[in-house]
Amino acid sequence: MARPREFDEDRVITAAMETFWRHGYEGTSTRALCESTGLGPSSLYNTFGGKRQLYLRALRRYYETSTAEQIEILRGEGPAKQRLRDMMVHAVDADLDEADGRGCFAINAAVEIAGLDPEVKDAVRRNFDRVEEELRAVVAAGRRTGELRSTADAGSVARRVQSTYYGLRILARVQDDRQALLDTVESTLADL
Amino acid sequence: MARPREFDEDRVITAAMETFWRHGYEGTSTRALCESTGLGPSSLYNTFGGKRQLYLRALRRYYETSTAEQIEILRGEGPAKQRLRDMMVHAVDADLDEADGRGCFAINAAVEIAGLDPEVKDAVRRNFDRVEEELRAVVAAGRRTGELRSTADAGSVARRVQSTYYGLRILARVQDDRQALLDTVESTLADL
DNA sequence: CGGCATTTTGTACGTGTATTCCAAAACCCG
DNA sequence: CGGGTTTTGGAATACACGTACAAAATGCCG
Repeated sequence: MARPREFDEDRVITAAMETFWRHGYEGTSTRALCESTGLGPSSLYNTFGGKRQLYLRALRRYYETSTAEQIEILRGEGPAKQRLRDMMVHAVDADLDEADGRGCFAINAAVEIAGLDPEVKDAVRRNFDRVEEELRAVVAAGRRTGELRSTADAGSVARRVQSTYYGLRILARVQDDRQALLDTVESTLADL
Repeated sequence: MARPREFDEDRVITAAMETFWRHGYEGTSTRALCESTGLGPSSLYNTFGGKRQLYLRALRRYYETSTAEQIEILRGEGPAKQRLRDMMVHAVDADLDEADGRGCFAINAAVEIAGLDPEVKDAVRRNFDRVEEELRAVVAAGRRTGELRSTADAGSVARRVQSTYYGLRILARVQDDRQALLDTVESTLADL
């Protein structure tokens, strides 16, 4: 019937995600996308519709990979505090170790475009809401076992952890002192 | 001696700051800068050296105005917790009330360019360090009066508050639920 | 009141942008 | 193996980008 695609759509989206992640939306040119994906501009446009839509796909892919990984850590087997620690230490190390500071794609999207593009805002909110949900489950579990002593509403404790976590990732963009960041993690966990 | 400037340099930087703040570095064109400042492209280039240097000036101006305001709140007269609350509520309201979500310029800069431009990274870190310093002073004061019961190192408590605060500002980019954000503030303060 | 120093202004530059178009190529099915 | 359909590569579009430059405009000093 027709000529078949010469590329794997998933690989293309992953490559586009890496590029957007590193350089942001405005900082990424269609040319850069073509180079990183290996596609010509016409294939990109025919398949995905354009830069903006590809960005949205990339954001969804981030959710399916990195955020999913994060959620898996939160659903681990150890004590609640250890799972929260794992999540935060993992993020700090990722932010500091990577040669080019790309941080968290969802946060980057929230800062760069959520204010301008409602669809991006929605996608990021869904991502954040999902993380909050998982954090609430961890807090609830830790409280059931008596590990966490805080008596406040599990939801607001979860949001507090989430805020601290996202804030840490912001600080890690300009702060190279790993120990200071880890101290903040421990200080947070100690008071739960 | 010479033809005098027809513009006020301070006003130009303030206007440029507003534009960069709203649209980011890559999202701001020289043309947009010309329109918002009222200057021609050559005047901009002659006076400030170019887009990048103007951005750095804008970042410094943000420090001198918004961050200075924030520090003034922290140096207020009330109890320590109230001062911390004021800072956070102030930020939440600013983030939610503004028609166009522009957030905190320093955070935006950290996310968008700190990874690519060492000078920007330094400027943002100085800003963040300054805030941390002030937070530490508030924590220390609160502890002296017995208002804060946490016994951990004042520095790590301060960094924890700072993380939560920056994280809140990220959440506020996609989350319109003011009460949820304020709950997080109260939950944070309650455990200090 | 003329000349000098300096800013301003408008414009031109070359490059890069996002996007579109089209002819040629590749495939599957009959 | 040919016809229908999609993909592909690359050129073409129209415009925006950051920057540079020459010429006009201005105020002060002598």
